[in-house]
Amino acid sequence: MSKKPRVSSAEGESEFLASYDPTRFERFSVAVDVVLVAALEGDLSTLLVVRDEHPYKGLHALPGGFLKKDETLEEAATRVLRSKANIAGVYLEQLYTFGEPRRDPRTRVISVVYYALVDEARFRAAATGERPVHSARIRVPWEGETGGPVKVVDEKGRALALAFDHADIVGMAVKRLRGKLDYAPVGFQLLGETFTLLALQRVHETVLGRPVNKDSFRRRMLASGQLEATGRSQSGVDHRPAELYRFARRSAV
Amino acid sequence: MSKKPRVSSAEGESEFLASYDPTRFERFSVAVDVVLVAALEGDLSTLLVVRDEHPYKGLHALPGGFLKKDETLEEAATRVLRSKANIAGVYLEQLYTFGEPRRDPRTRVISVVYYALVDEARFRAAATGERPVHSARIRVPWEGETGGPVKVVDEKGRALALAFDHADIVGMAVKRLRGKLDYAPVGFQLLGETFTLLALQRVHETVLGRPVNKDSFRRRMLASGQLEATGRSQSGVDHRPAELYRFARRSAV
DNA sequence: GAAATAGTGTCTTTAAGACAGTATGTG
DNA sequence: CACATACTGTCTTAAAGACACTATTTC
Repeated sequence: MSKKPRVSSAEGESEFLASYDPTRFERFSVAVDVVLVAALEGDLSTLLVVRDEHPYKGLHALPGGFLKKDETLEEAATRVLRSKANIAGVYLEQLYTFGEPRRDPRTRVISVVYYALVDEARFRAAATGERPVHSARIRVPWEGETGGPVKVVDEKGRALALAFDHADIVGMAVKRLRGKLDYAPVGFQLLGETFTLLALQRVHETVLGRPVNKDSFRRRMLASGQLEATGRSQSGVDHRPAELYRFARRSAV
Repeated sequence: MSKKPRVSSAEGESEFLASYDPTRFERFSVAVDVVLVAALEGDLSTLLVVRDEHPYKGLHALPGGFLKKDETLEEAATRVLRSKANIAGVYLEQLYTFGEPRRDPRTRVISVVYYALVDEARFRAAATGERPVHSARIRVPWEGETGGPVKVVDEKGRALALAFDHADIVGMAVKRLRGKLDYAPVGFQLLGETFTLLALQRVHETVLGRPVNKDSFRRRMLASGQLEATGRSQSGVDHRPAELYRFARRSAV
């Protein structure tokens, strides 16, 4: 009836698929790396592992692993986080895919990177197991959302050398985080169940790398409808205790 | 001297690399797809090709191709755009990587997607060659930055079926575009060399899918420092002609 | 001169920033 | 009571939105 191409994937498709040769095109190693981020004492921190194999043996690297045959990218990221940092149940988001031909000296590796945000308690728990994982403080040598690689130092302030292009990767995670801060619940994910407004402000300042105005920050947060007062207050501080809030999961609108 | 692991990738690394077996881990097909976006008569549009091979033979798909051994991801995107749409010299940005195990029935394919923005003239030129490429209008069934798949229709308003997960991919491109609109030069890239303020406003409205306030839009744009008056005016319109502006490449600050 | 959009000037509303002043806990 | 931070109220400033009015072109 019509000379237009049929919207049909029927005829011949099953035969085509049965005889398809997957090696017809070049195939590549695909890795998944995870930037696990927390806010610690005014610094953004991330979790690193020490490489015990070549290449870059002895240097620090993001936890990562090769993608397996039947898992999704996000499942791979979840697996990496669980096996290397014993962390589960966190919100993961895809960051970027790195694929420079010589970024890995072994062979061409395409690395799909995810990032996750956790509160300080969970981060410290992950960093203090017997696993060879370490907490590293991120030093951002640029302002705003300029972007670029970052430096990392250990808890004693000593510079750590990062394997592969991982300094660029962490830099991109910081850039993304800064960009999402004012329209996504980034701050809440970096805090525990309940928190004071000042704690939330400090987390924002840590992410942004600059101070924010206290008055308008409070007003903006309280007006956003994302905060829910718990009725309880801080205790054990040497000044008037602040109200504790929790993140209001977008309930009624 | 020290018991700490050496920051050394020296001893044994060259031997390790020489004997490294790249097939030690699963390898995957890696594809690069490109969402070429333009603003046409109030609709966002994208360029599609008709698949002449299984799978999804006869359906519309984003221009794409398999990554080659020694090219970067961005080079692959550039190559796809040149070979399938005869478009070169446009700004490309990585969008997202799609890797669901069964998204391609042939074999597991990890697809790194880029998007590019072009003005109407270049888009029409690309869509009207002899190549089997088609202009498709994007219909966004959600508001703001909600996200989700989109529908596409041809120039006569008929719905087009998209191959693979390409409806999700185009949806993500729209979402990203909306998010970047107020802090990146998205609007300028969708226009030609010079343009009126109303044209720029219409492009913003097309991307956002909603009207914007004319007064504050003008003020904001003129105050942004990104616009440069040309001193020339529109011609051939049946009303008072407007001043033509051009995008001020961030010169002196 | 009618029609249509360009462009200017001003008023109102809203959010951000600044800051004074009061509140409430610990030592 | 000193100190430290929490919280409230108000003033100023800047940006967004609304709208009236004038300008300039084609038909």
